[in-house]
Amino acid sequence: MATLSTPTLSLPPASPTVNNDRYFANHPTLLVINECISTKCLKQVHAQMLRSGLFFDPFSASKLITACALSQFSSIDYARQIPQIPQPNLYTWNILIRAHASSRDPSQSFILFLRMLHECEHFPDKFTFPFLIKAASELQALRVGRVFHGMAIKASLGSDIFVLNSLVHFYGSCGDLDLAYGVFVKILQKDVVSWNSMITAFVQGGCPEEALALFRTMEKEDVKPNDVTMVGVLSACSKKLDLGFGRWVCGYIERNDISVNLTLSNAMLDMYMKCGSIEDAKSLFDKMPERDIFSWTTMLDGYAKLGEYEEARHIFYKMPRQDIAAWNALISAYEQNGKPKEALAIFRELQLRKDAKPDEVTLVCALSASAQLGDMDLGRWIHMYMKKQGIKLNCHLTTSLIDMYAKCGDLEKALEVFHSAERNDVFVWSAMIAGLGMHGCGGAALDLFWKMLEAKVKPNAVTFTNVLCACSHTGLVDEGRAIFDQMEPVHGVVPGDKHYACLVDILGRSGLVGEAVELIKRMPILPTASVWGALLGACRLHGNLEFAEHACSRLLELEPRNHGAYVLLSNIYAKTGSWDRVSGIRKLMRDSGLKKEPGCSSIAVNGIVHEFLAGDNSHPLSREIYSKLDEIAATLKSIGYVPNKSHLLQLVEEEDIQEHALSLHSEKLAIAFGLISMVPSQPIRVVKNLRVCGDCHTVAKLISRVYNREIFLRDCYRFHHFRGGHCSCMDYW
DNA sequence: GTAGGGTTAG
Repeated sequence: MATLSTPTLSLPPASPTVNNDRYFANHPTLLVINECISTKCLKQVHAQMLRSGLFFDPFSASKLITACALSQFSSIDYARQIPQIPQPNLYTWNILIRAHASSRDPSQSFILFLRMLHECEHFPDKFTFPFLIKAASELQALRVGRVFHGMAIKASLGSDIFVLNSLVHFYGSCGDLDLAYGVFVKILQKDVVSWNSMITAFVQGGCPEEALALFRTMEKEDVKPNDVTMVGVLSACSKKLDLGFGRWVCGYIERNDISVNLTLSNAMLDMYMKCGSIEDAKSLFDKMPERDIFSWTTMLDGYAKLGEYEEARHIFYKMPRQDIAAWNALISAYEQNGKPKEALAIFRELQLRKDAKPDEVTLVCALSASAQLGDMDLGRWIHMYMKKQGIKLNCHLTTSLIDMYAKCGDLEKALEVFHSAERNDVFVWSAMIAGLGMHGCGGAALDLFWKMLEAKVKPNAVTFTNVLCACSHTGLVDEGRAIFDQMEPVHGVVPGDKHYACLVDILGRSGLVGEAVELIKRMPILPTASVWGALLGACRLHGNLEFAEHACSRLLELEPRNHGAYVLLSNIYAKTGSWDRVSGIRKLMRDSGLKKEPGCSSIAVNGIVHEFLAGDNSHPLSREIYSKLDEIAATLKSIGYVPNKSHLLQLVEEEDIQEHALSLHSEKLAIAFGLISMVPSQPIRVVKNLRVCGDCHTVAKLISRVYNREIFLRDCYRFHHFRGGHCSCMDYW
């Protein structure tokens, strides 16, 4: 380690200027700067420089500040406290702008730039702009960056390759691929960095196909790719889940003698893992001469996402340090694999640790897990935690908060978050549209969609799925059809299978089964299981046997073990009185060992999530719950309620068909538990994994009136908000 | 004496 035992400096008699650089550059104190490994060390150097007067030389002072700003141990806060360098020249300004551009607060670069314009007569040069544009990229500050772009052109730097490449990267990181590509195609003499910047922009902008196409063009134009190119290309393979091409790329790297550094090895690891080849990843990992935190996290994430939790945890404990990315990899894997309880258990474990602190990604995952469970208390707690910690809402967090509040049943709060957000991107708008849709506010969802277009936010495939879903939940047939027809010609979004499924659902549900069938026939892509499923659902609703059999056999070709398809078909036969066929299907299901996914409802009371299966009596308060159910049955009977047994057939197994089957449905148990364990002012919030059955729907409506309780019931498809004997779905579901 | 592009977690 460097020490400060250097002799006190004696300054030359004249005031130091940059002309003496060589003198200072060779000076021991300045050499010591690069050896510093802590803020304390830099502070000592600073003190020494003040004592010696060396700090008053602009070059030396900027060396110190650069070291502070760029150092691993991040003492940019200290750098900012350092008083202004006397008489900085253009070089010094550039260095300072650069230092801040890659710091935690890149906006300081802009402030320095403004000061530079005021305080020195120099105009920014070809070095200044790449640094400024870099800061704008870090902040995704599209408007500021565009101003720099304009200024660079005015300064006759509009064709400088460094400025142009920075701009390609900048527009790409702002997510505006059109602008990035616009700059890229105008670069007359593209170098490898130009190509790399554009390939990376495509990959990160979610267009791996375009990235790979560009790589091929690059090859055709005889530009030799380097390691950075290959990182981008491998990343595109990961996104496409194309193991075959990924393996080809690894061979290409070898054949073309592209130097394989740690970053490139990590990109290979990531490709193997994302494409599902644990063996290739493991053998590469074992062979790697050097590994960093990325290598470990990539392996950890790969195992966890593929459901190999034991191996993932093994790596987690084995890796040199568990940073927040490692925790996030575990939490997100559980959350994305539909294991929200496990995700939250790790989140709680993390909170007890001092060596890692939840960040935005952690909170996004934790919010999403709360949303899956419908655990509003936890969701609210996380929201409070964010406020207390002073964590600013970014678009990811805003989206997750809206999603959480909507899925936990508090649409008002979701709207509040939406309206108070500083900046809303396409995901935030889409989440709010989805929220309104699932609560049966189709009209409001459409209004929001029009507002989004007015705000010049470009809708994507997810937006359209959500808009069409909203139409389906509210029966907005004409609107849904019109929006679907505009998707490609007006908005440039090619309808995918989900959009077709939504439109089939909209048409079929409203009774236009024939039109839905015509739509499927006209589809330019092969109809998927969700498309046939939507048609089958419509046939069930309208007892349309003609198309039901066809839809069912197509669906079962694609998903031979789709239990719901058999049940739906048997329901249709039951509805039309074809009991022979019903028992035929039941037999087929028994013989093939197909089991229905058990119905499960959960309710969070005082921070504890209680789960109920159909006919469950494992709850400690089971006796009380069942006696409450008896009381409910008697009360409802006294006001003329008759159980609707046709719903028995909906998704109930044969053996469930008995007198009490209806009162044993999991959602009824959860609601009864809510009634006995929560104060009357608290709404009852229940989450069910399947669709709510018709009888339970009727019962919930009556309970909301007779017991004067608000009930929020979320099924796997949408929300039912029961109040005063009515449901928000207006019985259209 | 300063430049531009890259890998993990949403």
